[in-house]
Amino acid sequence: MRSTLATRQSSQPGRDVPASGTRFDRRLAEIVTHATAVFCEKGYEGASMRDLSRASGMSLAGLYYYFESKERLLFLIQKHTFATVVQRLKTRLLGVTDPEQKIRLFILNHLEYFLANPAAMKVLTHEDDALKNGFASELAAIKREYYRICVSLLEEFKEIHGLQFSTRIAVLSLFGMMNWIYTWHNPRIDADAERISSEMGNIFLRGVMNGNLVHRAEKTMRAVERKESAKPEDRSLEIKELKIKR
Amino acid sequence: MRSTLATRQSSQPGRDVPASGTRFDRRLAEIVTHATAVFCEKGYEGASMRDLSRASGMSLAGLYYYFESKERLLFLIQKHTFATVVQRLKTRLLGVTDPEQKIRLFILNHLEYFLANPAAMKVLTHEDDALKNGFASELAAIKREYYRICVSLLEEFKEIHGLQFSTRIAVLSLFGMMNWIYTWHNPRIDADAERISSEMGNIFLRGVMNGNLVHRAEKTMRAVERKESAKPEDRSLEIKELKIKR
DNA sequence: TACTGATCCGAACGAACGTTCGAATTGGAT
DNA sequence: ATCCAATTCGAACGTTCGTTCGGATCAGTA
Repeated sequence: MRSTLATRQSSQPGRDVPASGTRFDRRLAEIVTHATAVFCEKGYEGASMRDLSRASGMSLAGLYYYFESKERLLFLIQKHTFATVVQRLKTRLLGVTDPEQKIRLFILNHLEYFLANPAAMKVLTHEDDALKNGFASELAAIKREYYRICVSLLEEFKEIHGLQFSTRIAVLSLFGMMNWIYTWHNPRIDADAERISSEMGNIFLRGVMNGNLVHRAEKTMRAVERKESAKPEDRSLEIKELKIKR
Repeated sequence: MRSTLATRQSSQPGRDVPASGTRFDRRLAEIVTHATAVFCEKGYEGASMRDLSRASGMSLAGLYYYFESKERLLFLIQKHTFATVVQRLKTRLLGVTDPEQKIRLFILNHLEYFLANPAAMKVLTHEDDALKNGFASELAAIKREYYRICVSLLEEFKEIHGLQFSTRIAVLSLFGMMNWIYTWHNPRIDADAERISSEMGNIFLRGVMNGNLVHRAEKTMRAVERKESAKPEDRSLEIKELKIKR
């Protein structure tokens, strides 16, 4: 069904990784840029091909000369964005040896790209599970690699300082801190990437060190629970007050 | 256009907050539960009214007896979920005076509800900006109240310990840690809410304390930057290697 | 049993969806 | 100026979308 179009595109004479771009590549890049903005604003499902057509100034049919489906377009955006982030990270990590600085660099690299390319990064993080099957698994592979890098950096840090905590929860908490930024960052109000990276780095790194600055957590937690002895059973999703009022 | 249906619904004889539920309320709650699962799996835009019909075992037209539009259904789900979280938090906070424990309780309350109602909480956090105008602003009000509570808890903690950091970044980082959990938590693998709350609480609270366990961050950060003296300009979204290969 | 409002549904509406096709237009090499 | 491939488009395809409407069915009361 879509094989014919795929053939038409692969008839491009370029190499596998054209350095700067044929006419085809440049035009595709333009479309991808506009599409990224539209996906960012309306979401993948909420954005129609006609929206993309309008935004990019190209006819509806014309778009299909550059990609074979809406889903593949999303894939192109996500893969390129993610691959770029990972590639930049790897390069920059080569210049650092201190474990703490490696983690700080990881955060800085992530947030710098996030704030420099907010639309692309929102589409990457928000439309996380929008792709199916083959598309999804190829992206999952990149994501896993990125995750593993962070895990290994943190475990190095952990070993050197003789720390004890769940690496998984820590890493995923860090990703949460960083990725959530697309929901709140306002370039007119909030600090720049370097400053935010520094603050998040402080929270995360100090947080992960085993200090005795804070009282034992678990014990007091249970004390709180005891106070709620007659805790009503949590009836999950039951709605009690859905009266329509208007 | 939708006023007639609204009238039909408001003709329910119940009080503004019917304690346990008329027949109408119970049936609506069932539908909401099924709809939550569908919205969770396919996303708000990706889920069709026919999907909701199939999942709830009610005819397509029958659904409109209970709510006047798909958007209003999403609103009902989000509002009820969020209001419940806030209400439970307020009640539980009454039993705690220690500033640190208040923050730990905030985290515990959030994550407990999140892991007990993963579908509803995913819909609440993931479909954050799916609603328009009136619906959006009413939810924004609840969100703002929740945010403010967390800010005030943290500022109390900050003052008592004489700390210095950006409250805004800290609170939003905490929300990121907590809300991101819907993307990774696996009940068969990961710990329960109490355990995860404890770990996140440790990271956040230690992280927010001004220790000198970690070397000065900003200075080394600039050192990293100097190493990348010939940093290539970041051409935003430009695509360099979008060659289609298959 | 007959009545009445609450509840439910089959069928359809127009609009919008992703995608396709053949023809028109363009751009660069000859 | 001519030609061929690369690029673009108008128009339409069949499908699915959210929503509506009038009538059927149900449950509770008299």
